[in-house]
Amino acid sequence: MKRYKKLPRSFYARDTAQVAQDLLGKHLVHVVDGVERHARIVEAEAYIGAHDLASHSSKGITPRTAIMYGPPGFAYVYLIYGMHHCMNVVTEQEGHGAAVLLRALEPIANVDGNTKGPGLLCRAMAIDKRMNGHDLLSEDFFIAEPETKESFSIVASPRIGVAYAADWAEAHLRFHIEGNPFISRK
DNA sequence: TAAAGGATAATA
DNA sequence: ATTATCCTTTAT
Repeated sequence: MKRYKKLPRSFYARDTAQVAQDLLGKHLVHVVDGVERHARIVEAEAYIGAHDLASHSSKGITPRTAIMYGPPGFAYVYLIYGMHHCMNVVTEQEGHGAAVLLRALEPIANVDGNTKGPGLLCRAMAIDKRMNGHDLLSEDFFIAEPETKESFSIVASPRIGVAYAADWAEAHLRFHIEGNPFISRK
């Protein structure tokens, strides 16, 4: 078992769009039955709070979204369209209701199957709603700094699947690593 | 392009 | 209790 440089709580307690960009290139690690699943984040979207109509938190605090209003650095996992899971990371201070949705990963170790898209990514990483509310500073599920520093360009674009969000549908709150082959869409 | 599928939240 | 809605994927 290697040592990882986990991102500190303070990393998440910042501007959501900033966190989304900074998460690109970071490594997501999930340990299941002693198997360390390891992947690089290549695409993410920001959901910046109750005023963002595309965010679940725009409907206020409900049993489902309560975790988004909690302290930063926790996982928010929910079931979408009855068949797939999506994983978010809670950002900013408690009570803000913001999170970053992980949309695509690049497999590094012990990851099978497609990771191009939020539903597939969760399946490949064995993430399901049991992980909802899990602390990302825990031992078996966390995000870490890459071992080697790398440089890449970040591209901003409108978010996916949020056409119902009126004015917010066009906001450039989706970020991905330019030229990476594991992006869910172009 | 449209159906699928389950949970959630609003309505009653 | 019933219904509309959904940050997607897969199959027609």
